[in-house]
Amino acid sequence: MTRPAAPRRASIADVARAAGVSVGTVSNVLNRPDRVLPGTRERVEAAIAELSFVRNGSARQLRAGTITTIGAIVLDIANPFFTDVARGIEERLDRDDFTLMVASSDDDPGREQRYLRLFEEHGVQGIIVVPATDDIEHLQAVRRRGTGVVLLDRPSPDPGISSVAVDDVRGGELAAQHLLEQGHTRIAFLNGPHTIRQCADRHEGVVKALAAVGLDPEQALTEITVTSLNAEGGEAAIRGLLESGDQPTAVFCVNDLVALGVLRTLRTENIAVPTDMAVVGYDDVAFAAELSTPLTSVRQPTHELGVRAADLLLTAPDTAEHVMFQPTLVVRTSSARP
Amino acid sequence: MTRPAAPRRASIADVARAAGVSVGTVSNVLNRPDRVLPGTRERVEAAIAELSFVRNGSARQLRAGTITTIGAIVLDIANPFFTDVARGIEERLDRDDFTLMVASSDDDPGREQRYLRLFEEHGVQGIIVVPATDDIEHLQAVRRRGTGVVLLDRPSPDPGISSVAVDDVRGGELAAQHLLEQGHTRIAFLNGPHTIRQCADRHEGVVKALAAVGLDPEQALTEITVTSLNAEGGEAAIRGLLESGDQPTAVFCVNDLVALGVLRTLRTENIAVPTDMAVVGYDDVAFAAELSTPLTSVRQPTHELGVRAADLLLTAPDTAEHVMFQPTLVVRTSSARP
DNA sequence: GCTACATTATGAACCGTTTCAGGGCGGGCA
DNA sequence: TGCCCGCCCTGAAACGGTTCATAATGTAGC
Repeated sequence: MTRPAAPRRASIADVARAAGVSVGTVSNVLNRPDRVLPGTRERVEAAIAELSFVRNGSARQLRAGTITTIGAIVLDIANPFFTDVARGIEERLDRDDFTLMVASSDDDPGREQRYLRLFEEHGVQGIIVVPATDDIEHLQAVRRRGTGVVLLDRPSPDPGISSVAVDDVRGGELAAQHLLEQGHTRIAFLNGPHTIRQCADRHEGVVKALAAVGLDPEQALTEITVTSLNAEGGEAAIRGLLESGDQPTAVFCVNDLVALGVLRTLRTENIAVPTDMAVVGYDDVAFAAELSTPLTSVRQPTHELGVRAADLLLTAPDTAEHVMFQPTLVVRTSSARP
Repeated sequence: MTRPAAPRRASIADVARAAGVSVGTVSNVLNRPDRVLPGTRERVEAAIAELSFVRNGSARQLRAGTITTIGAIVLDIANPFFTDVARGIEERLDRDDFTLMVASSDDDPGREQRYLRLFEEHGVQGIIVVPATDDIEHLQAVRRRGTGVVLLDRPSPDPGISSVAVDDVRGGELAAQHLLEQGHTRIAFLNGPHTIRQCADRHEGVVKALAAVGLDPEQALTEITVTSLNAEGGEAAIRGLLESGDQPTAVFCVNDLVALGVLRTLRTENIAVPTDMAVVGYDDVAFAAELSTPLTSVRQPTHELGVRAADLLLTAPDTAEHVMFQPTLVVRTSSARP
């Protein structure tokens, strides 16, 4: 089945010719139908249907300048945390008849740049981005050129750029404090690379909690870097840890997907949770409470995060605001005292 | 912090003026740098940096015509099934340096249309769509106008439109067969509306399995329509069922999120799974195996689905192909014989 | 020294819209 | 009757790039 030799899409001029009117009139039918006599309008509409005319968005935008779309760049589209945030964004945008385009950078600064450029070149009203690196120079540049930018899930180091984040230092602290209270003194932290700010912050929080009770992080904490922040990554990391012979009594995971991989592995290795090993996750995703060992997790207000980020872009595109939400700890079986 | 009175973004003409060359030369630096003398190129590049010039994507596309982006419209961006598919699409596109934009229709035909138009007007190379309705007239129209269309997760009723799907009739049949083999003769099916083809098909499969063992669907099957296909929807549906007094011994859920809601509710209501009630889900998402009662589920090759859909768009945009994958049943505790 | 040709830069045409000044026309009012 | 006004419609300019025929310049060959 070959395409019928793509005969160039019909343009407004074709429609005008077919309807026996001028291009201006066709444009009016499209944009201000009330300014056109019903009879004329019908003829134009018939021609549009006849030629199956579709507006050329590029030309339209080139001339008109505006577009009611905003873009979001997240780290991993398969992570429930980000998709929950995306739902929040969508919900808010819907109220203003804006549309959302989501792209996933996969932690790759190159991909982030590519999508950033794509969005900017196409003139979106604003971009909500979870930066893949600590360096936001390129984001500041985008902002300077006039496109709205909101940093998501990470406090802005630049007061001129808005951000909507959750206190990750506090999140790390909450988790560690809790584990310490349960009597653990040897904790493994399956964390992402510190180039991701959230990871660095959570680590800082953990260290803070240890210091508060007089523990030396060098002794009490083993940090393991998980390369892919999903179940497979968690599985690989915990296996590495088990094989190393280093045996902490608790594992704190940088997100619930990683924790899922850990739980899965511990079960196949017959290591009982929480008796032999306590586990704490992060994000409190929907399924955390329903796991074979219900997972203790740090909850973030994901939906709110998205709503707020979209709100900043829509209502105050020229103002920079910094919103910081507080995480809470949801304690479940996976970290009960042995 | 007000924006510095948005002084109109620099255009290629501004760059040309600043560099003392013609617009054609600037365009060449941008697109065929090898055709420009190194000295000239450097001057132009300096001017670009100086003015922080960003190409206007609309103008570029208007004239040049092509764009290496494809769009995907899924039913629910928060459903792991769709995001797993999206990862597959991304992976394939990456190989050809294409970019993916994802939008979520939320089961709403109006939103689907909106995004479809947005994508088409902006001239994407192709659109991968999970149709929200049975009527694909509007998709056929898009295809006729020359944009590639691939139906995802739903066999194409039109041989001219490609599709990549999983046999949903078979999926429903597998689940029902299994429950029948476990001795259940009263089954509840928490299904989505039949306007969603997948739901209608799975229902057909269930009926087929019942008929094969001589059971009357009128007697053996209670179908309940879940309005939102997530954990909350599942929770509401199963509560409704429990209150109705109608007591089947098994529940088949249209996806794992719904099943999650069901498991959660049954636990709070102290109904033991699988002893008092067997549960089967659909999609076999990552966490299905790790739930408090590991969930029996119908597995679909999500990643492959995405890769294949993208592949069709990239390698044979003018050919229609119909790919049908087969689902498999993964049996776990939630449906063990009482 | 002249021609032929390669290399680099130019500038205008063009893509398909929106927008806006202006033209034709009929009706209301003095 | 003449004038003004409002309503519809027209046609061309403008948006910001890419592309291509052409010009200008340098280089090689005879």
